[in-house]
Amino acid sequence: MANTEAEFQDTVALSTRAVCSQCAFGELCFPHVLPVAFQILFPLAREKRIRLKRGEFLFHARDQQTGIYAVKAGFLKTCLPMPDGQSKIVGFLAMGDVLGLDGLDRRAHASDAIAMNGCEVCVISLDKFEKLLEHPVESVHVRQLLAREITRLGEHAAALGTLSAKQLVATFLLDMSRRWEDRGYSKHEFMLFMSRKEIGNYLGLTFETISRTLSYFQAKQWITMHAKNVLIRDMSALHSQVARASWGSAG
Amino acid sequence: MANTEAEFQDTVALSTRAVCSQCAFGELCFPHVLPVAFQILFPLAREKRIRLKRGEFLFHARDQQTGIYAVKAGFLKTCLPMPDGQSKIVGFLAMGDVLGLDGLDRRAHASDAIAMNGCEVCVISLDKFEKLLEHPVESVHVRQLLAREITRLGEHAAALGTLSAKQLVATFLLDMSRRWEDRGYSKHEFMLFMSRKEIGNYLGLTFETISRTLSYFQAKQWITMHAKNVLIRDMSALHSQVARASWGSAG
DNA sequence: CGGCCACTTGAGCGTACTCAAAACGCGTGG
DNA sequence: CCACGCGTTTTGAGTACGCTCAAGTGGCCG
Repeated sequence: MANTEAEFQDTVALSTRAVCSQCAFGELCFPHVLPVAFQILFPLAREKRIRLKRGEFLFHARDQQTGIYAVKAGFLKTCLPMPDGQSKIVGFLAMGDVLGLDGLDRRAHASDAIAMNGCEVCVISLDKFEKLLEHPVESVHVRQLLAREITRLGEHAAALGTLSAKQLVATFLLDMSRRWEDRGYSKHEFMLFMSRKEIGNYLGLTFETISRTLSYFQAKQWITMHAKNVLIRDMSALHSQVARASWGSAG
Repeated sequence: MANTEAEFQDTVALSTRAVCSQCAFGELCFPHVLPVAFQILFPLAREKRIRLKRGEFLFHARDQQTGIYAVKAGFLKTCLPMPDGQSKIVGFLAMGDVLGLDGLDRRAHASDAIAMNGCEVCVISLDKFEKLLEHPVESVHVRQLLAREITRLGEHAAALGTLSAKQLVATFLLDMSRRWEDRGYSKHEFMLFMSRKEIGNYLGLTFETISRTLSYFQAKQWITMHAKNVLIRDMSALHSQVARASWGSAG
């Protein structure tokens, strides 16, 4: 079990190769499955990487879009600026996740993308991206990425408007668990790569409520927490916590 | 001012032609701007329409996707089934809006689409749609539609997790206002085509809270309501209601 | 060691929910 | 035409969940 962030980062670094095979960019990074005409493009796409330090912006909302990105290593968050000047987290990104697709509408990003620690991000510039899209296979792939993001955000909105604090936090833990599992890690034992404050912002709750709820789950023996490390002891209890009846029908 | 739903529907019917020019399908319904090779496709797309009665489903969640749709007349809602069996409204659709794009990921719809009154929906079958996407112009158009939906859902999620009841209802009214304005109607005087219960479901509030909040806005002289008809008397007051400071920063 | 930040935990409060009753609109049928 | 029934909306009173404010702990780094 990774007990410190440094140790955890080592683990991540060691498994970078494995991560690539499950990266959402998929064949974008594996030229051999692409039509010959496009094999020229990808070495460039693979070369271009951006390194970010904690707190640095990959892009700002309203920036002109210059490319799309996939997380190679590290963690990022996407934030939407709110009318009151605050900013609201709408997504956490880990290795293999894709960013910047929301900019395809107006050619300008709708959100900020901020590194939560040291990050390495793969870039495909917009002109390369557009050439890429002339090919049906990649075009379908990109549409799937877009559609998946629509589904994810729809479910997130539905959750925020429907579920109680306990349900939201349980959902969040299960979601993190699944994401680690998808990447080949344990679904029972993993690290939350964000602060309580950030979880709260993401779930529409205060960090005190996050803290209290995690303590509650721990008191129930459903999880064990040490700082940011989670051990899920009773997955089904968390699931049944989510499925609890709540208000609001479609009318 | 439209005082009854029947009267309102007449208004809608009369302006169908105007609506088409602002339809999100855009050039899909206007073959003359398309490459010659595709002019064959669109007469078919234009022919195929579906008529729905109030309460009928255009498609169910988990249905295999057979096409994409644009609303020609009438109103629909998209609902996401929740784990507890309830269902949560994630979008209201009026003429010119597009549905079914969330299915492009798994080739199965993620949500239910339900007619809220008599509807007419334009259909493009999936195979025609895919042929269409071989063309760059239409392909870009579809990606823009997808990206716009991502932006919309992100903003909706952010609102649900951040704003108070008054802020949410004010935002909702302004959003409806803008949507009517985009379609060439008055932004000050329009009809809510959904019940208080449905607004509440959409905003993550109870219908009592919706009712109370609308009464509050009316007491403040910001709006006047008669049944489902809204008259906005002080747009800027609603705007400033939204911009009010609220909790939650990105940490 | 001291300062800082993230986190935990407690006590009190406020917003929005719950339950309830009554008014209203609308379609149906006598 | 009015009576009736049903669903929607309004409004009220009480409650509860999650926020606010606050104090205290623990870990990390200079």
